[in-house]
Amino acid sequence: MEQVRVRFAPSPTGYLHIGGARTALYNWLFARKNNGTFVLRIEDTDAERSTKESIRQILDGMQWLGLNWDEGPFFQSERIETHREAARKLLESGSAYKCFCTKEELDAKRKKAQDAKEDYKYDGTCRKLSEQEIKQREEQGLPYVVRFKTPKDDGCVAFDDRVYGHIEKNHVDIEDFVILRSDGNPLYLLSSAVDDQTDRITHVIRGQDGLGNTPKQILIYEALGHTPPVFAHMSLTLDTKKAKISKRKHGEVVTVGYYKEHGMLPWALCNFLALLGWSTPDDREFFTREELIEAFSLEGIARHNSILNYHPGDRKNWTDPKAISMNARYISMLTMDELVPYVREELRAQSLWDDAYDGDKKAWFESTLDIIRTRLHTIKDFATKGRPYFADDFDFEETAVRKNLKKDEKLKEYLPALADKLAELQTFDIENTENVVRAMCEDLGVKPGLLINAIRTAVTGQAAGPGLFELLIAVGQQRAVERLRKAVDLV
RNA sequence: GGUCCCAUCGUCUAGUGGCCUAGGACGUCGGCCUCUCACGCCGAAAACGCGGGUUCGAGUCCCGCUGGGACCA
Repeated sequence: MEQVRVRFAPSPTGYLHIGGARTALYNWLFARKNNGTFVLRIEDTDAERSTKESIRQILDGMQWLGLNWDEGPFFQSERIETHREAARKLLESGSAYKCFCTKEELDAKRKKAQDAKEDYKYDGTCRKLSEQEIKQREEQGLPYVVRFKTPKDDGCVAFDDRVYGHIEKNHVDIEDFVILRSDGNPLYLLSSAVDDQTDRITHVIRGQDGLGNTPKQILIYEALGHTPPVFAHMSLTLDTKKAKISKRKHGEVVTVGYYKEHGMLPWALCNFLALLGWSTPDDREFFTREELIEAFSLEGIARHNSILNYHPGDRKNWTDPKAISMNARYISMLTMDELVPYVREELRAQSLWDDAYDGDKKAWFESTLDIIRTRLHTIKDFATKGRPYFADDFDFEETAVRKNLKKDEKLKEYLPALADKLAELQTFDIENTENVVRAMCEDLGVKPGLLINAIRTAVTGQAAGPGLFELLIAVGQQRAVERLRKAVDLV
């Protein structure tokens, strides 16, 4: 069996798009599954729109996602000469011809066809030119494009798409398409086919928008004497109105960077993206890298497009709720060794990091993460909702203060008294703190909830959080006592 | 306009003629747990676009329609 070689070939005209990331992911998975080679090729022939910044964004995005490539990045712009050479070969072998028709002539013919409500296809005027006539025009210095000579018989181009199955396209429905512009620049169709030959690509896994071009590319392959690769077209990702998602229309939510900034774990994004248009018969949803590589197959790719369930303006959901939910699950499920690096990076960025968290305070740090993680959705949350555990300058939620501190004036007396009792504890552990609080409730004849909720808000500024006694241990005796005394002002 | 592709709960999907009184997940709602919130657990509402065939039997096969998408122009 031939070595599998696949590629991801983005145009560097913007940010790494989540649709592009999904294409890259499927290619990567297929390569890894088959011990193949994953090639990265930057299709930067549109010099006007291609930018260095964009290339950097794409490479960064792929690295962040963990989609490592084996060869490249290659740059299409450096291979234009090979594309021109291919056009020359096609010309020589009679598979292509020079077309001298002017834009005006073509426009007129098109308009005429449209007016007559007929389908317009290039009529092959220049295909019939004799060598004499061609020479004549060349001597006059007339500009020309190069067109591919599509077979004019009742046959068809057929191929077996690994996702869409057997596909046939009649020769008569394929016009003599342009492969080289009059300025000598190759068209995408030619460039990408030639590059795929150069890179010895065996499987082209790309968006369904490439399906229509495939017959033409197969024709190019064959005319150049190459065996076409296997094709697998994947469904597209659309918005809730079934339009293709784009940065222009939807903003940052379509970029990979946005997910990083919002505290998404890279693998959670991959896992989510993998499931957007791919599934296994057993309906499995969570996969480790190794498991996903093992489970992946081209045949599991959906034929229908899928929708990113994102509603702009939804304050609660900054992206598809399923993606957020998966991320939350990952945050809860990961081992500490897997989770800590992400939290460390975030806390560092927010100046909440203490190097002792990797040393003396490691045990404390990890157990603290462990008690707060089940209610956090993103890595960002460790620095926001988790702030009271790592710093003393946290905010008090207004609703929490109203609900838990201003609830009963007597808390003005209860809280300092509690602080005193907690301060006296020799061993500040769950059992002792709980005994102190509950005993005091009994003495005072108040419901435990009154004190417990008040303490939580006094110590963290929040109304919700971990069970109070583990929370107190995490915050620590001294800080807890200080915060309780300070909170009297808020009652 | 031409060519091609697609169509199951709001969303992601399972389903390849009988196991489907259509299953799972997210979201939504209700309950349990409980010091709050979350996790977890239990439960509810929620889908085969429409019309014809084929068949003893169709979500599953065929045709048409409708709808959506892509490519080319």
